[in-house]
Amino acid sequence: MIQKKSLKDLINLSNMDNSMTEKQINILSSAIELFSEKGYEATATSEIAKKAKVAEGTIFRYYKTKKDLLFAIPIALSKASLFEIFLEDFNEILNDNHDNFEDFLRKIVINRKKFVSETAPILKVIIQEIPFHPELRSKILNTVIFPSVKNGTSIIERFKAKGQIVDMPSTTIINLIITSIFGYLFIHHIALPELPENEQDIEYLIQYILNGIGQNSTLKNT
Amino acid sequence: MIQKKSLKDLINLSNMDNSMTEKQINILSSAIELFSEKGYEATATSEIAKKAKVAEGTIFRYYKTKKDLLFAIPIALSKASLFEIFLEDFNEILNDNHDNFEDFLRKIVINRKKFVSETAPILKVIIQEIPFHPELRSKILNTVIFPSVKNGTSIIERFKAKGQIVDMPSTTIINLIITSIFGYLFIHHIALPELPENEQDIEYLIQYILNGIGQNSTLKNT
Amino acid sequence: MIQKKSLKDLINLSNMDNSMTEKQINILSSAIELFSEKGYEATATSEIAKKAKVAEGTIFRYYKTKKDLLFAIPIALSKASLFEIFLEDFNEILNDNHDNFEDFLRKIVINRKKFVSETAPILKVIIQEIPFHPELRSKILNTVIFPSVKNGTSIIERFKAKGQIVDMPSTTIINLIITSIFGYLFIHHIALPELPENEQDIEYLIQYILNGIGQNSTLKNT
Amino acid sequence: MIQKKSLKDLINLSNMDNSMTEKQINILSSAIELFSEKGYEATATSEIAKKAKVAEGTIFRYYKTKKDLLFAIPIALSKASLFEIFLEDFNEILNDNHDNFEDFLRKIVINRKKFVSETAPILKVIIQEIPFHPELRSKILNTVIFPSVKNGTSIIERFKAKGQIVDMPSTTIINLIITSIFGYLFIHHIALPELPENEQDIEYLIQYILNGIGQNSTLKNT
DNA sequence: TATGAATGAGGCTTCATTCAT
DNA sequence: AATGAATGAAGCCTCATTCAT
Repeated sequence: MIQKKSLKDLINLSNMDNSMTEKQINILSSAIELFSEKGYEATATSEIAKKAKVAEGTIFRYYKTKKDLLFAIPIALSKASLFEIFLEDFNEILNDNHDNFEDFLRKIVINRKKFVSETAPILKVIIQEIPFHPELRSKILNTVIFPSVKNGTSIIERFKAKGQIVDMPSTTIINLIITSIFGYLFIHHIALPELPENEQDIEYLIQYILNGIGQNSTLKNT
Repeated sequence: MIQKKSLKDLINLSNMDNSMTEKQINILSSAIELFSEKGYEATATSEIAKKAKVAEGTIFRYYKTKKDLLFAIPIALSKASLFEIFLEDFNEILNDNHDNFEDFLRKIVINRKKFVSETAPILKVIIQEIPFHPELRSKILNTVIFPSVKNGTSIIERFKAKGQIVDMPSTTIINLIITSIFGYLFIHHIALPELPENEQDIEYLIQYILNGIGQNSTLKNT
Repeated sequence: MIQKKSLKDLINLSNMDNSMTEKQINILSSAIELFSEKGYEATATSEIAKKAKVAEGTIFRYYKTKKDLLFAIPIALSKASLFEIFLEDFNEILNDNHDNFEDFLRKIVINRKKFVSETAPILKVIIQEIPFHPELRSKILNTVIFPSVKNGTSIIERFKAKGQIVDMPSTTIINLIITSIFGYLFIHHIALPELPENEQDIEYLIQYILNGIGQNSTLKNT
Repeated sequence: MIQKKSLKDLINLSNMDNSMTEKQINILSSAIELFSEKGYEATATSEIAKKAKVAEGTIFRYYKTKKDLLFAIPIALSKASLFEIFLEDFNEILNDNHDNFEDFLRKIVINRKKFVSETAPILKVIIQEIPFHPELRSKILNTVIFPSVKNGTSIIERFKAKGQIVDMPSTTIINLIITSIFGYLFIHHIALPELPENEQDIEYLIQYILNGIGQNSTLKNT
């Protein structure tokens, strides 16, 4: 309910070129909301139409099939949130020549937290549907996951060179960090949003990761 | 394909009282396979019947509705694998009065890895459908998650008392550990089973967790 | 209306192996009637269901798609009428070693007249839809037209050898005869069934064809 | 493809009063082409609009409904081709006080052949749709068929009086001739245009008809 | 005059579920 | 107990037609 407005706002971010009419934005955001609540298959196009306050046929003017409507969701996400919310700050973080890994990590966690909490319904739909749509999977892998991992790896190497990070393969480190961050965010913002979140929890997460791969960890002695 | 047989075997574990006929086991295991491949909503009962080599009507003799068939999956899991595979060893692990947290952790990780890889299709279905079926969610939470967390907490406290674990709230620690372990297993065994898994990866995971919460971590200095 | 019964009877002829249930026969004959009245595209499957007194879904148990239902029509025709009504007598006619072309022609015309008048609605559907379904066209050409022409040609050659038929290419003769017979029948039984048909008309048709290709025609002098 | 231009030209013939804009001509000729390829019901107005390069709404400015667009086709035909191509020459033929039935027949056949081959797509649409639109049927019957038959009858009577034609009812004769000519043309130009047409075929057709009803036929002896 | 976005009725088809055998 | 034919509600999608611009 509260998301309704912010979801439309988010989608509007992907509409810099004004290629989407307001009706289309209503359709897309209604679809996201319903898909994330009931699942893609369990949502009828007639429900989407009703929620978006358009005729059912109108949906199909903009999206040839229901599946196309689903596929439009990650596209909007990547056009909007990813490059706006995410990459904007992210590049800043990345370009900042941090001396300190802890500072860097803290910024990343905060940034991801903001990203996940803002795009929760969109992410939920994508995560739900990825296993059943190979096209979707490969698109996400190629446009989001692989580039991010690659980016992350180069940053990790930099800190490794500075002796601030333990000597594990960079990909392994990335996987561990990503798992920790997203595992945490997934549980709190997507899977069990009703779970109470303590202010300090995020700080503990950072400490945990820092210890886990920081150079002053016991691993250095191994 | 390989799972096909072990899936039926697994389900048979939940059939200690022989309350299920072979037909019923076929139905349930066929359903699990198809649900995990195509999703619950996208699977037709007629497909399940065909795969199980029974008539469509027969399904409804055992399970009043399609939803009941879905709900039978976690029940079978909890009757079978959970208390057999999982708790069996788990209790052993738990009752073993380990002096060393690292040994304990390693056993847990190995045990969970075995569990996840053996029950992958079942877990996949449950994870997929949990968000859309509150009844399912609360059942899983109450019978699986909360007891496990509670169990885990008491163990954690023991090691804390021994001074082997960092001073964070026990629930936080449990969450971090669970997230790390399941995040790792989820990625390798459920989400992206095609991803190559290095022998050493599991060892790195253990190290990472150990460092993350071990008492010789920097946190002690904070 | 009168055809309703005879149409079902006709289709039953194609059901020697009892492979069709009564429901299926109702569906097929209802489809033929409606298709011939309103055209294939203009007939809704719901109308067919209503006329056949079955649920709409039942149609699709027997015929996977509406198009399959259309294609079942010539198949039933060829199984039933063609090989029963038509070929039965036709082979008799053909095997009778007629000395007289006129006798032969008269029998053919009578036989075809019976065939066309009995299968009028079926033929109407086929004629209507042939231009829009290449699969249908090639099937009809290969199973009905070409064999018939070939058969006819050999008979024509026999009468030519006996000097009873004018010296034109046999295929041309066949085409002219077929055109005359079917043109006549098409007009009277399919296109304009309301047109009054005189008893003598059929006799005139026979005379016309006889004169047209008979050896005592003027062409012998050319 | 080749017809595309000549179709527009043909329709333009019906536009002596310039009552149709170029857009309208495009719409009508696009409709004819598509109707003849896919059938009336299977053609969407949106396709017509696309082919005619106008907006969907524009079609309905000129033709209130899709059916009106269909009915405009025979009207255009009768305004244009029929009275131009057909009747123009036809009246000439008719007014020529032929002494010889054979000459007359040959002219008719040639004239009809030209007519049919030039207006093939238009005729195809009309023939296809006549059975399903009573309004269309009665219009065609009254404006084309009955006048033609009547015309033909009077000519036939003239040749009968001259003793050049066999003694059958004139209507019967007309039907036989029309059937032969149109049966031939229908097969070669509409139903199976891919069928090879021999130069001599048309000559055989003429001979066939001549023999069929000519006074030197055997019927005189009957 | 022309456009094309929007409509909503209706078409084909699928599918969970029932029930007579 | 088991079957599978039958059902009919509901889903996705198309399309002729309208109407504001």
